Amino acid sequence: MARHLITSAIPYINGIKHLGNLVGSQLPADLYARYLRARGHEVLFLCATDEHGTPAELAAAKAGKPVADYCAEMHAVQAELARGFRLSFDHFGRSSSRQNHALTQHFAGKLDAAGLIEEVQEQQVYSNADKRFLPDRYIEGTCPNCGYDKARGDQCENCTKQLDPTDLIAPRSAISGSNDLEVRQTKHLYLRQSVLKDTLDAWIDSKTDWPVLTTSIAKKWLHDGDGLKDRGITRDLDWGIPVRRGKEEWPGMEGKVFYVWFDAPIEYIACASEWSEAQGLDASAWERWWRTDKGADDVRYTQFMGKDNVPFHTLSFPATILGSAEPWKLVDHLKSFNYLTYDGGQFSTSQGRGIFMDQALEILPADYWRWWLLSHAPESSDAEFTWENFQVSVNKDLADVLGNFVSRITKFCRSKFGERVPDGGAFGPDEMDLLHAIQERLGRYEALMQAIEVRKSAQELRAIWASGNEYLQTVAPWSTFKTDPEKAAMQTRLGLNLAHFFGVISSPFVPDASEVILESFGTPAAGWPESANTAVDQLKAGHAFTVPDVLFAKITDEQREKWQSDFSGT
RNA sequence: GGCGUUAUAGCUCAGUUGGUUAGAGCGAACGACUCAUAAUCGUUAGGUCGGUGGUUCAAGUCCACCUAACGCCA
Repeated sequence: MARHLITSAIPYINGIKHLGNLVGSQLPADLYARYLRARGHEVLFLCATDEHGTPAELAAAKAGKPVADYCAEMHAVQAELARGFRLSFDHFGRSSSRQNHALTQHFAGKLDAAGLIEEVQEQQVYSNADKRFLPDRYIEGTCPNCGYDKARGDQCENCTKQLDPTDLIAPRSAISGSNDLEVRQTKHLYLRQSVLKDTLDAWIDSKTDWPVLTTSIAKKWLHDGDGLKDRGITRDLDWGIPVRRGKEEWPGMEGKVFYVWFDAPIEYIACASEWSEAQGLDASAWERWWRTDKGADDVRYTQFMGKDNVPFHTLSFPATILGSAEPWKLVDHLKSFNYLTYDGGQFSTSQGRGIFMDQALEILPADYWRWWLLSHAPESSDAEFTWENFQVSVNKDLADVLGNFVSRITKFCRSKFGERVPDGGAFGPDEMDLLHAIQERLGRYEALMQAIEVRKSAQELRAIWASGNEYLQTVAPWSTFKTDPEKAAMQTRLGLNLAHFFGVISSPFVPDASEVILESFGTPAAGWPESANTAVDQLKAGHAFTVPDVLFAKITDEQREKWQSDFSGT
């Protein structure tokens, strides 16, 4: 059995994420992790919060808290929401961890030794009032092109012209509004990614099974204009990982920290170390996942992310790893997603537009969101969330097709045979047809899940649920019972086994409902079926069960209308 | 402005390397069943595959141009 390392893009610490963020990385990663575990694979599924950088500092200041405290609190909040959505991380780490500090500094040292770090003198805007250097986007002023008075230092949002902070007329700090700004000399480290361009290009070319979204973005960055550009990896900030060359000081870089995009992906590795520490294991426990010289050769590493994160994962992070010349594991498969839009527009954190993770869980259980989001995952293009579609999909798929099936067969059995799997009868042509159909669908479902075809997997799973209803409708045990109780017993026994089977194979999508189904049959640890034949022979005659409560209550029109207006944004 | 992605039935989407009458789910109409959360099952209707031109014996599927939406531009 292969071992699988799975990481989800790490969410930024600054606030609660919306459903678009969730479906773009953490949720599909969880689906895949749960599936592989269910199939008996050894899985290490990691995620963390991305905690460094200016936005975190500003959010902390706004909350009136020290940035470290703020991050610790928000980490706890995000961890709780992850649990709420049943995200089955083996560890949910923090990019501010001791391990990440050490590892980030280690990589910088190795890259420098390999001649891949360049020291560059640059001019940057410094705010005397804020006592800090200002990133381009935190400088506001009047656009020289269109006269818009809230243009940012990197771009004018009104006329979309690319700008340099020094282009702005009457520049001011976006943080304090102060116009007491000056341009200062400062020194920064650049990662010479351009040196690795051909290596990265060849590596990307070898990945023929990646989504086009992934490779097209990577290729574009590699070949656009002058090709892959070097990137600054340091910043003049307080909050971050101090610039060091391994364990040594880095003369001339005192008081500076690594830029967040450099240390964030390294947290994928550091997180494994945090995991082994939390588990009370020694270093070899995590190194066998990450070091190809220490046992990670048989690991298959899959990353999940939204499309905005693709450049970092296809180019910058691989450049860091390859450039270190150390035997770190590179990503094998990279699954990227487009955006989820909300009633015709974008989700927006700043405008409070859309649905956020905490709000979602306040109105409905995780399974509802998991099902809708995964069955509508933005794989081939952006996907739109609408309340009407959500209501219809959830009611039909979960309540009618799956939930009602479990309900109808367990209640039928209870009324005719009692709460035990009935004995007697033998399979006939109808049953053979059903088994044949299910065997085929199960095989397709497994192949699609293996290939991380999220939407198609959901479709296939739904079709399997529907086959249960088709079967009952065809053989009609309620009629058979009147003339041939033995045969009705066989049909009912098969129906109950189908419900049990659905419970097992649905767990990656709807883990809570799956658990309820299996508990009602008293088989919480039921394993993945080897075939349709064994799947429908798990519950033997005489096996006791209880009728579960309604698995999925329907969303009413009143609820939908209320939520629609509650979440319309302002 | 440059680049990229997308554009297929009312809605959400599938359509492998170009090859017989373009598919699914939802919604709609009709019918069946009555065990079940008025749930389920079946049948039917519905598309000149964004537009124009081209390559080919043959194009939704390749090429060019155009249009629209979305995104990225370090």
